Amino acid sequence: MKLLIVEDEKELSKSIVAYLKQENYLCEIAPDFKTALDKTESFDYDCVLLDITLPDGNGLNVLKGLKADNKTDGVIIISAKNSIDDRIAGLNLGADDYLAKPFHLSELSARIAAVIRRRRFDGNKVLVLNELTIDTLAKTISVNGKGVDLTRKEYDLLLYLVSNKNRVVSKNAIAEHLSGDEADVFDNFDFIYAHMKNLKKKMVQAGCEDYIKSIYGMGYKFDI
Amino acid sequence: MKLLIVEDEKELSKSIVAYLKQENYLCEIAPDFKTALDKTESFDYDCVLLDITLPDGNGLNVLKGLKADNKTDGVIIISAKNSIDDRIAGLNLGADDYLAKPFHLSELSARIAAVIRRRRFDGNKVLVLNELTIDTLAKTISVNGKGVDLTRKEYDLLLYLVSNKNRVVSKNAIAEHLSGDEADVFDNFDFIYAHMKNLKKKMVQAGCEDYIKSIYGMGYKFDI
DNA sequence: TACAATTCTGAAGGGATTCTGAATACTGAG
DNA sequence: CTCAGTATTCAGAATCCCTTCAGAATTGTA
Repeated sequence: MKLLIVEDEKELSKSIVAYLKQENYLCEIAPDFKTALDKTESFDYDCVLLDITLPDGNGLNVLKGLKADNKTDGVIIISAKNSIDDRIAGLNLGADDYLAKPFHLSELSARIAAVIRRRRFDGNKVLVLNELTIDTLAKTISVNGKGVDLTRKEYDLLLYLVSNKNRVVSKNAIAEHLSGDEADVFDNFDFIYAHMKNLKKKMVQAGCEDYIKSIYGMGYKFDI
Repeated sequence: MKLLIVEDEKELSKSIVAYLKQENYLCEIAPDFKTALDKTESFDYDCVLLDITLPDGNGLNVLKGLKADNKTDGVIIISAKNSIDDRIAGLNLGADDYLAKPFHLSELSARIAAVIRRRRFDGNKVLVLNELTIDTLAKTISVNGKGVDLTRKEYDLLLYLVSNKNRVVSKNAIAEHLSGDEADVFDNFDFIYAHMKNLKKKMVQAGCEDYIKSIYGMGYKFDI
């Protein structure tokens, strides 16, 4: 899961990233609105944390732009302002949640999870795909009611494919999603093959149909 | 889809090509503006990545030339300069997008896809042509709602024909777009015949009308 | 902290799929 | 009919994917 943190206070954004990284999110930082718009224009984030009180403009405009573009990004406003007015203005413009500074990182994390669930999975905490059930809250999956133990990467991989179901996702995209930094992800996708194999093996062994199709030369597709 | 990367930093252009190749683009490199002009004069590119800060001149002139010739190429400027002025100058001259170094390759890829969609498909991510539907984002096609599996080349071929629908495209043009190999494409179109046959067969088998007409001595036309 | 267990990732080969050129057969224009 | 252009088939080449395995990295536990 990929997040964009729009925040100019370096200390704060750093500690947010440190915490959310623990929670297995991939984080990018935009220190100002211009950068934020650049990034959101060319990227889908699972959730954007938006401080609306940055020096270089009005965050509500960024929010408006984000929502107007019919993006799938969820938005959580974080702000020192905590007047009812601001809250209402933000939510009216389509923000998914509003969090007043200061806040606990655990609360932020919980809200992010909630927003992502709502947007990605129509609010369902549990995805049911025929015999396959994914509990995004517990981060567990089961086939025909019987639990299947996945490693973290396997789970991430599955969730990424499921959240793009019926779409071909390139190995570039998968690699980036799994490893976080795209520095040296050029020609070595061996680790994807390995995880893919292990994941598929576990699923099939558990009695799940093999929904993950390899599309030769293009990538993979969760076909359901 | 065919790209031209105008960039003198070998390391950068190499990693760009490595990444975009994975995303199924055909890439050519021009290390300077002279080569760039040579190439754009004789070939159509779906998108040109133009570093405007090369040693041998001003990239904005190349851009001007490209746009003046009424070419169909999209242009994305990449540049270390990130002043508002440069940005505006570039966009005023007809660039489709502007990307400041350093950038993530996935971001570049996303912008390329957006530019191509805008230029070739009126910005549509999903093309609906009677019973045939092409999802350019998911890279899938379906006939009457039922998915049809195409290989890479078949998909590229179909997309190229569709992006020129109701126009005759020469086999030279097709060969160029499919192989990217400028050298020896003038005498052997056998591979086109092969792909064409396989594509048509799959489409017809899926219940799609055979929109691809062979125009004797001219080329092919997606007739709809 | 140190140790053990698990998970991750890169390398190597073998296997599967797709690509493409050659050979051959067919079709349309003149 | 003739010839150039197009279609079909097929097999080798090229590319890509899968599997296995071992060492590295991470995580869990005492």
